[in-house]
Amino acid sequence: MRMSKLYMPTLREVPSEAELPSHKLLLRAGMIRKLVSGIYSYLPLGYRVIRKVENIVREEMNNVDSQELLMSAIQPSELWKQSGRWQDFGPEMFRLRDRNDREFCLGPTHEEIFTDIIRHEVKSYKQLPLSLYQIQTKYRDEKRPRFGLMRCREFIMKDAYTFDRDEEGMERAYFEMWKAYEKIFTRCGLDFKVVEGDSGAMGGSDSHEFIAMSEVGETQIAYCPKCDYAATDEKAVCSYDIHEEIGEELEKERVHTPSIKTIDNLVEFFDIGPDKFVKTLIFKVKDEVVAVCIPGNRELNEVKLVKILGVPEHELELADETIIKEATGANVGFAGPMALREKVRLLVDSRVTRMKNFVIGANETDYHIKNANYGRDFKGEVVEDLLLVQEGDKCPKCDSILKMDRGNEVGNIFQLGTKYSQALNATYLDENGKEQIMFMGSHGVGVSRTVAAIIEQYHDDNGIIWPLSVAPYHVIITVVNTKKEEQIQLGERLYKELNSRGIEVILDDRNERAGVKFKDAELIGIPIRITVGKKANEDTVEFVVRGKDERLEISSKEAFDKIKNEFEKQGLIF
RNA sequence: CGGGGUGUAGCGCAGUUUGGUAGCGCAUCUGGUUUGGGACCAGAGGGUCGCGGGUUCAAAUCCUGCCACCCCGACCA
Repeated sequence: MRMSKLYMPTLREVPSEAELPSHKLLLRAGMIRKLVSGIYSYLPLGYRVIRKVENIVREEMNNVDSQELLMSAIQPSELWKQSGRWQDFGPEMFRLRDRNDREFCLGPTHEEIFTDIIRHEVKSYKQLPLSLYQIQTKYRDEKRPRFGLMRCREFIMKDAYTFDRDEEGMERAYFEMWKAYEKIFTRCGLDFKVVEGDSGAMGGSDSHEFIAMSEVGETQIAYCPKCDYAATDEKAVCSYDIHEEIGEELEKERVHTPSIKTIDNLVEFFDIGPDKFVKTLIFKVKDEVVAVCIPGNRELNEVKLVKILGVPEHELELADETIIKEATGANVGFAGPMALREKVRLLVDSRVTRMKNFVIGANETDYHIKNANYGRDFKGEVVEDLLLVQEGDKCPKCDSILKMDRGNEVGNIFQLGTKYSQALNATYLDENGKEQIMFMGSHGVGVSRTVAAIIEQYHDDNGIIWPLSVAPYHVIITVVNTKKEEQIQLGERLYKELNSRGIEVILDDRNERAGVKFKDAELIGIPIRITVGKKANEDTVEFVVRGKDERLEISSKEAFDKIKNEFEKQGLIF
């Protein structure tokens, strides 16, 4: 490609809307443009990177005998009603109607549609296992789209679905995908961790997430530095414990606490540790009001709560002032587990039952109660674990101290079990002619998000530093002065030779000053730069690897060897 | 959904307090000089000031309704 022809609108200044490095750089490098919030167009350079990642995904999926197909993004509501997710997916689903008022959605994921397409044709155990995938645009009306390609409402995803005879087959397929994913993200150059995930709206049992590490990542994970335990913070088992305290249960006491609402304020007021309080959080779940008691020094894990309540996540809301007043009889800040309205359901984290003489809200404005005790003063439904894991908690596997880290979820694998096959009646006949329900798996790679995640890990002050495997072009030939005949000639010659060897190369033939060309080359992150300058007539060029300081003055032939070298270093074919 | 902020040329911004003919830098176009790290000189083009309503002789500026975009929070009891 000649740069003079390339549609690459780079920006000197950062658009004010961007926050993350990946977002800023994708915009500045002319790789994407925003259409509306959370929806982007991929420009030529950006789209080349997308396709590079897609092809890596494609190759690794094909390697495990998954077959590519392509489905419509638009889906009829009927199938979603059959699985129950027309309701459960909630407001994240883009919905629309056709001219006959029939309901559709823009597919946020495709379990139903894949199940539907095979259920009519796959009828025998001989046709299983089966693994299908597609690379396609997905739609989710995110609460808050942000960070460019990281959290969009329209994004490119690879989704694979596996169909097996039994649980064992499903697990086999699961671990095959796991391995394939490790290869995919390794080839993309990513530093990633595989962690246990929550299956959430997807349903099913086991699930793992592939997290590309990043300090500004949206997903928080807990991991054990000693053993292999790692999980998202939502999923992580919280092993925090309280030893049964010994000693007398003291008489409870009503204390005037004017305008003292937060745990911080209370700690100061009572001059005791936050672990001596029990906080009561009030939630609204559809028409029901739910109160939850947890130790004052800990945070609630809403995902665990949602699971216990058996409702979709979007139906759980923190109660507003009015509901709190109705449920507790007090203003916000004084809720407690005693004397709640009858209708209020009370859940208690198991640690609370082992605490002694703690402080709770009195359900009366400006009052708390001292020396409260579970069992004597109030009772509720005891739940083993409702807490969010924290750095410093013990590993549930080996008792070492857990660490926390951040990253972006670029892939996930799920064991779905029979949730969809049952609902949509995907069955087959076994050897005995008996009808059986298929076991399914669902496996996603966020292609566009992976591109953003790569930039998060590969950039410097000057721009992107693409790994060779996903770079939009491998080499850029910078002709310093296009007015100099010998420079243009050498540039053209190298351009042709590299092209003929299948190297993807940009020739910067623009009549710009050298500085402009260098800045652009660095911004768009081409891994290898060959500068053709003053010594062109001696067949000498400059060889630079993006992100490294080293500049070599070598002959054009040596430059070829160097390029070959770089390819081999990354396990690519020259 | 709640809170905050912003909307003026492709990008970054000033102008709004105190109403009076729309500005700056970068980018773009023309001519010239320049050519190894985002050049210089001269000239030019480009705006329904987010949209609607109102006040006024006069509105980017004041009032009002809406919309869009960004940030923070979904952490508090």
